Amino acid sequence: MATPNPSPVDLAPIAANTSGMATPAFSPLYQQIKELILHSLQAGEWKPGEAIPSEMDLAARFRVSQGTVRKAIDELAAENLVIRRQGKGTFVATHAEHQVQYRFLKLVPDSGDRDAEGPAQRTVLDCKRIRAPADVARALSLRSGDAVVQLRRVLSFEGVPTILEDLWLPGNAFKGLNAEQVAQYPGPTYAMFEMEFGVRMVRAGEKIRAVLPDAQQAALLQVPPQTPLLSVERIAYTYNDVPMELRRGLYRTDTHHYRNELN
Amino acid sequence: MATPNPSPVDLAPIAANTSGMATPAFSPLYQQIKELILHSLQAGEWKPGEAIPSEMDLAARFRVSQGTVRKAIDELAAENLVIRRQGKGTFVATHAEHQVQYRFLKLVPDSGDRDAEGPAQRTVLDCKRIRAPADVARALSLRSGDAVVQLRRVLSFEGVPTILEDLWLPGNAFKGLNAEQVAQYPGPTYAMFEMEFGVRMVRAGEKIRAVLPDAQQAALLQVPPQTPLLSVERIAYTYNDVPMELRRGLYRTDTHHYRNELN
DNA sequence: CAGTGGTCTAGACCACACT
DNA sequence: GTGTGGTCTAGACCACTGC
Repeated sequence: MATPNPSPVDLAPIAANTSGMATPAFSPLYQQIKELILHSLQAGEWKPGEAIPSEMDLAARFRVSQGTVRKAIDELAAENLVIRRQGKGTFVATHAEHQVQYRFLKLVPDSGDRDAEGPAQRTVLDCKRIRAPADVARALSLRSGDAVVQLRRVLSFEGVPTILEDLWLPGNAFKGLNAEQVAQYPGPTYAMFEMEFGVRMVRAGEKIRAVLPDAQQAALLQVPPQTPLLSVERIAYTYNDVPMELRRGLYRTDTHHYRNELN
Repeated sequence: MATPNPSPVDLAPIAANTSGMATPAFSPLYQQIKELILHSLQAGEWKPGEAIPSEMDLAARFRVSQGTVRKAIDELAAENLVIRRQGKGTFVATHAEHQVQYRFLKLVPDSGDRDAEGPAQRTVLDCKRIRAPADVARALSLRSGDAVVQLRRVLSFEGVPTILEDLWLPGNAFKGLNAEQVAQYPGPTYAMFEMEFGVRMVRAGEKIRAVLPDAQQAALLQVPPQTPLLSVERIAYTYNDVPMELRRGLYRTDTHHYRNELN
């Protein structure tokens, strides 16, 4: 645009190197734009599921070309933070979509077809506020003794208890979370976290081991003692790599397996 | 370029829709270019580790703009088929690089630092040509009874046997593979496959379960019977999604764990 | 039809590596 | 300096969606 006067809302991006100085941290324009969009996402300027402004609008807002905005959004889309839909717009990603359901769950039935087995039944065994043990506090970047919500549940597929998991969530961000909410919410638990608590999990990391269950665990999963199980410890993060959930799961692998793609 | 006469070597890309017909399979230009480059990679026009022609050269060769070639190469780079190095060129990816060593191995020491423990010691227990059992044949898209190379080995870290794995490779592509080669080759086994047999593994999929070892397996890994282990079945693919390796591994998870990132 | 994201081009300039 | 990939722009046109 050659319009001589500036757009309304506007943060002028930092110009690329014009000085002859050494450049300790050069950052391309599109990366700066990406950060700005990221901040808006984080601040909740657009809600999960909503459309963000069009590329043209954003280009005008940030006073850059459409191509630069495009490259910024490309990266956000690659990180699953937004979803592009040709002809419609670009939307804030959400866990409340059939397409991305079970986004972080890699356990699939041996048949390979997760849709065939239908949704999981959730049985909440326990949900209480406690002081964070040292290991949980460390995983969630809290101080030992800070309040956390601890939750234990069993997930069953076609009536067969398959996953036993314990969740820990920062007490501050999840005030008022209760067992009924977890059990009754229609849709993924992560979708409930978005809707009810405004917490969007963006990425996660898992540590996997093979273990034997103790007597209680074996009983809850209705397997004989000495049945080897997959131990999956997951830490899920919101924006800015802030850990917001620790999850320790025991997976039965007699009818299901953990599926991973390597690229 | 506005040069009026065509470049030497040349496949003219198919023009985008000019007819008014319905378009059953529209493919953007950069996808077509990507396919052309892919075919050259597959045909071995450029060897692993070598530089492919510059973007300008490829643009001239295919009679498209640099931007279109760029987008094609971007995707190839995202799939780890080539590696871009600013100021130097774009190189055919290879398993024989420190940066991408153990590209498909997700088992890491609990310390988290794989470099700290040094390279794995490989003990080859067995290496022979056999007729493919039904399950192996199916995994490798062979006919039951076709020749395959079967290989059993133990990987130890800091003297501790940690991985016991069986490999099956199509007999046709791996003629002459022997135990010494596998044991002695300096560098990843996948690098040897590239160098000695011209087989480049491009992606893989894994199925993971928790299991108990039989007596022999427990002895080879020097663990008590009843020690739960990770069972990792991997199928590795070359270009065009052709399966070229079946690998069944047993991983000890007392000192190591399987690390996975979810995005 | 207008508006959105998707493709393609041509040209300018920057950052980096080698020589 | 020359050549490489990396960034940025401006503009044209295509494909898809919904009014």
